[in-house]
Amino acid sequence: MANKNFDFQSLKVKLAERGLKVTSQRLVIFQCLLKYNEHPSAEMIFERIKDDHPSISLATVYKTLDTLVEAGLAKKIESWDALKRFDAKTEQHTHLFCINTNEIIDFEDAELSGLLEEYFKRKEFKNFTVTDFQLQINGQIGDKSKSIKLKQLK
Amino acid sequence: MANKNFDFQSLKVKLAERGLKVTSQRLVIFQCLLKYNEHPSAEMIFERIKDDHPSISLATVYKTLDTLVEAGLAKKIESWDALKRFDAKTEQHTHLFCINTNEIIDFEDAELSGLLEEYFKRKEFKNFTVTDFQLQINGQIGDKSKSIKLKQLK
DNA sequence: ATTTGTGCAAAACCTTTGCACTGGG
DNA sequence: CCCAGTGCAAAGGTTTTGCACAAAT
Repeated sequence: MANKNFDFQSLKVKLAERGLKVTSQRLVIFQCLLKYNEHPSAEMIFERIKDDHPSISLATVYKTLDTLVEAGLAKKIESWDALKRFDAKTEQHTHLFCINTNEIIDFEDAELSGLLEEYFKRKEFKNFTVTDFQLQINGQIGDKSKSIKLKQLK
Repeated sequence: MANKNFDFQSLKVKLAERGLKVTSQRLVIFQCLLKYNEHPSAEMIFERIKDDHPSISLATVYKTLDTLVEAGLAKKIESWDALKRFDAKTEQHTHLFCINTNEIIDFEDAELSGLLEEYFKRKEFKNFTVTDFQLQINGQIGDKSKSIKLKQLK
């Protein structure tokens, strides 16, 4: 298991390639992210590593994860945004999410619904019972020319 | 517009049907949720109503929205959970989300990818430029018999 | 009258930030 | 050496909670 592409040696290389300083904290955090691919939060990683590395602080975990994301070595699993948002429409439907304005727009398309329904009807998941699903389509309202990317809220 | 199924009268009925007391706060908040279907956060609703109803507190908005969700009159647009979570796998893929354990599991299926890719290639969105999308499949690990629904975290 | 809902303020929670210190290049 | 990275503690922002008061059935 040592050489499964996330031994320290190859991680060092990856960090260095991106011009990032190689620190023991980054190696530990990066390896933890790769090794248990449980899609952890910063907190979860902190819990995992703190026994073996009691000196690493939670703030460093946060900072390091952001650094890895910036370097393209990890990805944030984006939810709509931090706020929990509500919908009075209780039936299953797809949402368009505008990355500029944070608007959420209902989207219904018989073809898409049909496609997915049919897929889920046919598909067997081993050891997983599906209750529902959500499809979020990200993009921007309007056309490609106005590509300013604000990160506003509210 | 007064009678578009979210006038106070029909909202009163809906609340009463669920055994909820009809209060002016609930009517205002519920109507706001329906009227501007912008998929708001609690904060957004509060902003919208506070000028006309300065006495309604933010805490009430939170509580009322939760009440509506419990009663099945609204839905939380669930993100994975409140925490921002990370993934070392940077390519597009689908996630299975276990509603019992909050685990996130990678899911790849050539058929599904093909289906969606083909759909997006073919589909024209009017006034919306798609950058990417995410499919989250909710359910529980294991089978239907162990249907305990914890809301744990960490 | 009783029970449920509301408003306030405080607490809890998660995440970010400022700054002095440390350590890698 | 120098600058980027780290740790601490404090601040920031969002959501939840406890409790006394108000309102609905």
